[in-house]
Formats: sequence, C-alpha cells, structure tokens
Amino acid sequence: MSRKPTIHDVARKAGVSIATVSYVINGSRAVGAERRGRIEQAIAELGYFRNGLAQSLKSETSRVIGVSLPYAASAYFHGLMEALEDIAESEGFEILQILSRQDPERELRRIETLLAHRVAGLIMVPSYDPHRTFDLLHRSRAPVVMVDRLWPDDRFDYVTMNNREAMTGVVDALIGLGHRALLFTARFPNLITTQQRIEAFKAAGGDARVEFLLTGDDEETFGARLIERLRRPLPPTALIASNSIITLWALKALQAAGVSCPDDLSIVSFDEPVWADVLTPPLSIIRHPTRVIAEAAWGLLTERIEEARAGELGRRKTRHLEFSATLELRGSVTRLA
Amino acid sequence: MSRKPTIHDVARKAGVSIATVSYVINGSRAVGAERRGRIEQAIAELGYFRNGLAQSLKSETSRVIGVSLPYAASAYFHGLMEALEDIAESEGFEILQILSRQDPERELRRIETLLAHRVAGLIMVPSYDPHRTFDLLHRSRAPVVMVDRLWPDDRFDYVTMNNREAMTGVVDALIGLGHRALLFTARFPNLITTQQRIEAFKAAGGDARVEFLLTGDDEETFGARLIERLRRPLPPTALIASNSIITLWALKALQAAGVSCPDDLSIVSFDEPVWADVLTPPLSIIRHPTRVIAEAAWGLLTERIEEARAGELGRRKTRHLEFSATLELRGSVTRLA
DNA sequence: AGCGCAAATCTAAACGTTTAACCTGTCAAC
DNA sequence: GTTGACAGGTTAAACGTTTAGATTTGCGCT
Repeated sequence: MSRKPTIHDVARKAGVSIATVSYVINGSRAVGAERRGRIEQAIAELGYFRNGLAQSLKSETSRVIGVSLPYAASAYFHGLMEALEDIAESEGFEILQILSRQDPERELRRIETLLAHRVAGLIMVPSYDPHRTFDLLHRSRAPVVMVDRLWPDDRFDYVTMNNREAMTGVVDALIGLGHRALLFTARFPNLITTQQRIEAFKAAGGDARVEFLLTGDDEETFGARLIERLRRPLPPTALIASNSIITLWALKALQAAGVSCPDDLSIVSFDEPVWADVLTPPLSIIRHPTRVIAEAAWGLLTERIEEARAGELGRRKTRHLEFSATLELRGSVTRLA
Repeated sequence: MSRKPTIHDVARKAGVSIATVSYVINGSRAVGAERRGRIEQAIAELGYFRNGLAQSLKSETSRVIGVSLPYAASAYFHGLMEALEDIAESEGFEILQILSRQDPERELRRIETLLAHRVAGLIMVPSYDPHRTFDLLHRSRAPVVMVDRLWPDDRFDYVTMNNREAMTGVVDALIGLGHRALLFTARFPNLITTQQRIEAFKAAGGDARVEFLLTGDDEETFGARLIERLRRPLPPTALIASNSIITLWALKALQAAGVSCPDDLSIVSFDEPVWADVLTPPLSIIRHPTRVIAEAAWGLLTERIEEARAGELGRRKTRHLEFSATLELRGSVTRLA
C-alpha cells in the first residue's frame, strides 16, 4: 500500500504543475475549465486529501480554537462547551476540545498539544492549579481567554459570573425566609471563585450564623462530614452547594441519613443541572449566564486574535468581564417559622 | 513584535547548527554538555516553543487520537469521553475532541479538521446521518473505531452494548412484574441502535401489548405526544426511554399533567444519569458498560494503528464487539396487581 | 607521527503545502 | 501593427522541523 497521495501526485496525474492544483483546491486563482476538470478528476480518483499540517505550516494561520475544560459532567461546563461550539460554527471556526480531568499535569500537556498545533486561540476553564500552564500560555503569547475560574493573575482576559453578587443574593434570600444558620460548601478552597463566594457569604451573613465546610475529595468523605455537622448542636438550616455534583453528593447523604429536604435542610445549588426540576422537591439553583459568558469570551478572544494578527500583541490591557447569575428558588428551600 | 522564535533562532543564539538543537530537544542523539547548556539557555531566553505542525509534517506520526461525540450532555457520552481520556493518558496519547451537535454537516467538517491534522486514529459515536463522513473516513484510510451507534456499514470496526439483549432483559423484567402494555420511545428511528431495540422489544413482548412512540425533536412535542397516548384507551403501564434526556422530558411532562410515577406509569431509562437515585422514586436504568466499551474501542484502534504503521492497511476483517448492559430496577418500576 | 575509532557536530534534503514572481498567449483598442 | 491588459500557466522559494550521512575532533595505541 502506497502512502497518502499528495498534491504532487495529483499534479502528475493531471499533467499540470502543483501550483495549478493548489489554485483549484483553494479557488485562489482562475484556472481553465479543461485543466480544472482533469485536476478534479485526479483528486477524486486518487482519493487525495489535503494535509492540514503542511497547509497551516505554510500559511501560518488556522481557524481552529482550542477549548479546555476540567471535566464535562457539570451542566454549566457542557452548556458552555455546546454554546462555544455553536458560536464557532456560525463564525466559521472549528473547535478542538481537551479535558484536563482536574489534573494540572495533564492540563499542561494537553494545552501544549493545542499550542503545538498552532490553534488560533484558546478558551479555557483552568484546573485548580494552573500556574505552570499559565506560564506556558503567557510565554507562548497565544491569544487566550479564561472563563469562570480566575486566578490572582493579571496576564489574561477573563469572563466569569459575578460570584459575590450571586452569593449575596442567595444569602439575602435565605435570611429573608427566616434562615439564621447557613452552610456553604465547596471542594477547592483556593479557587478564586470559592474565595469570592466565601467572602460574600460572610459579609452578607450579617448576624446570621455562617459556616464554610470543605467537601473533601469524594462522595463518602463529604457525606460523612455533612451529616456529622447536621448532628452537632446548632445545625445549619440551609445549605449552599458550589455545584451540581456536590449537590448530588449532599442529596444522597441526606437520603441515606434520613434527613429531609427541605424540612430539615434547605438546599440551593450553584450550576444548572437539567434535572433540577424533576427532583422532589425541585432544586433551587443559581443559574450561570452561560450563553452570555460564552459570547463574551468569544468576543474577547477574537479581538485578541485580531490584535495578534496585526502584530499588536499584548498592547491592550487585560480585561475582566462579569455577568449576573439568576437565582431560581424552588421547593428545596422553605420558609422558616 | 517579532514572530515566534524557531529552531533556527535558537541555533543562531547558541552558535550551533539547527540539527544540534533538534537533538537536544528530542534527546535523539548525544550532545556535549557545554553546547547543551548554551542551547537550553537560548531556548529559555527566547521562549522557544516547538511547532508541532512542522514536527508531525516531517515525522509523519503523532500520538493524538480524535474523539467525536454528538453531544456531551448524556451521562453515557461524557462517561465515555472521560474513560477514553484516562486510557489515553495512561498510554501516553493525547485526545482531541469534537462535538457534532447531531449535525451531519458539522460532523463532516470537524472530522475533516481532525484528519487534516493527521491524528493517529479516531474513535467516534456517529451522528444520525453519517454517510458522507463515513465515505470520507473510508477514503482517508485513517484508523477508526465506531462506538455505540452503528450503521449498516461493514467498513469499520465497532463496539457497542448488546442492544437486543438489554431490551429483552427489560421487557422480560417488566412482564415478570405484571406489565402487559409497554411503550418504547426514541428520537432517531433510523439509528441501528433504535432498530435493534425495537426489534427486540417486539420479539420479547410476546402476548403483551408493545408500542413504539417517536419522541419528535423537542420537549414540548414529546410531552404532548406522551400525555396524549396515556389519555387514550388501553394506556401503557410502563415506559422504556432511549436515553436520559428523553427520560427527563417524560418526567417533566408527567409532572405537569399530574400523572404519577410509578403508580400510573413505570419508567426505565437507557443511559446512566448520575441523578438516577436522587429522584423520588429512584429511576430504573439500563447501564452501559462504559469503561469496558472504552477499553475495547481503544484496543481495536491501537491494533488498527499498528496495522497502518506496518503498511498492512485494511487487511484484517472488520470486527464487531458487543458487551452486556446491566439492568438496575428501582422505585420507578412497580409490580402490577 | 600515524592510525583507527567513537563521539560530537554539521550539511542538506526532505515533508506537503502556499504564493510571489515570472512567462506566454489572446484579444481589444488605438 | 504596436501596445497593453489580462487570463492562465509555471517555477521556485519558503514554512519549521527531522534525520541520513558527511565531516570534524579528540584520544588512545602502536
């Protein structure tokens, strides 16, 4: 079996020069009908397929955007992914995705691959410890926009939901319903997202009792911690979970321990699981403005790409965009006495 | 701002030839300590980053596998994605993913991109109308393994759950519990997966009443159809849904119409949503052997890649692997009178 | 001093494209 | 019957690597 046919093979078969073949393929210059026919036929017969590597190598551009996510299981993340896919589609770009699986090393290697393939730009939701990746990205000077999980790092543009505002909204709502003991739980304490939420949580709490609980790394650990806390004196009456996976862990633990939601504990979850309203009771959620975030990120990215193309790299200051989440209170939250 | 530094720039700065730089980068040949030091320093100072395009162009290989999925929202699909990611990681491969969003055109273009980047191989869950993509893949002679949704197409290896067996199992179980009127519902009637399920559904039904209902393309359509059917004479007592999204649609429609599960209608769902056991009642599911499928697909693919490297392309017959699903009956299914 | 040999280094030719620059007819306009 | 203009064609030089193969160097032996 011979190797893959190249533009040279096509040219030979059609009896023309490789330049002419290239012009036919890209339509970048007029080619006579007769030769064009021969070339097209040769392409079909040989089963010629363009070598994108050589193509982008030579032309120095590609219309491929890389997207990096920690995982795909959360509703917010795959919503984001699908929104970006759709925007890319309508703008004539391609998307190549990677999954870091919350592993900084893996994230680093995957991003390296994307950069090695000279994607036009990158949109990423960083893992919980992205420092080396950030350094790499910064050195590479590739256009990048961070989403959602930002870091104390001013080198990149980012787009996120307004975490403080969202948290303040929930706390106010819960207090308004008579709750006086609130529990917030999250998995990664050093995510800026988490820190902002904790900060707003404490600030908005006022004279209510506010407590933070670290989930730990798996369902069992968290379940045990949560139930233990509920059994101790002065238990919280409302739980705010940092995403839908944590919420799931919590729900299972409550079920197993015979604690009722919302009678014994009200629950609100960040994230927007599709299953929120088929639960009994329906789950209260803080919904990300997913579409808006995706569009904003795309906008920033295309500006950066334009900038890079013009050689104006890094001239513009980095920009930080925040958008409001919406609180949807439902059956999982109850009014107290 | 100058363009990205290349191996040439590094060579000039270190006062050596480009070959030496290449040897240092790849460790493919011994290089003296002194020069190696100079080169490494030059690399660091210039912020040199390898151009993977040129690299794979020249070396004709890459350790990147493409994965194509219709969407990411189903538990099965993202489980598959994550399983493949992990296997790739442990075998020293990279994964690049694309989402076809159930759009054959988009699928075709994305696969083209992947092929253009000369990925080593491809694992894909085809969209509902993949014919042109299949032709492209076949012409390209790239190593490919199909997963889950197969087609009457013998050109590719594929791995799937055993749909007939799974369906037979559910139907038997339901009949065993006294159900005599079953409804199966799916979205794409021409998917082979659907056809096999329908076939087994009818065969296993015996003297019970078995009916198939097409969902239509959105939640409202399906909700209306489902409720309408339940209101007509001789309503089904059990529903088998083709995946978790359809199940969600069904649950919402039932809720809105005040139909109770499982009292008025038992439900079993293909797919394995994480939220299955936090529902009231807990959802009965048919769980894909996700991990096993991922591993089998990976195995077939690496064999094909090896074959391609050896120039033995297409010599081996295509192989079809099927694995058993597991039925998990829970509260959403009730015993009848 | 001369030889052989291994290690270190370099030269140069690929890999498959794109594209600037150049060449050749044809044909309309004067 | 010159002169352009222009369409259609070609040549050849990149793009940034890898890697045979040639060359140089250093060193231990006679």
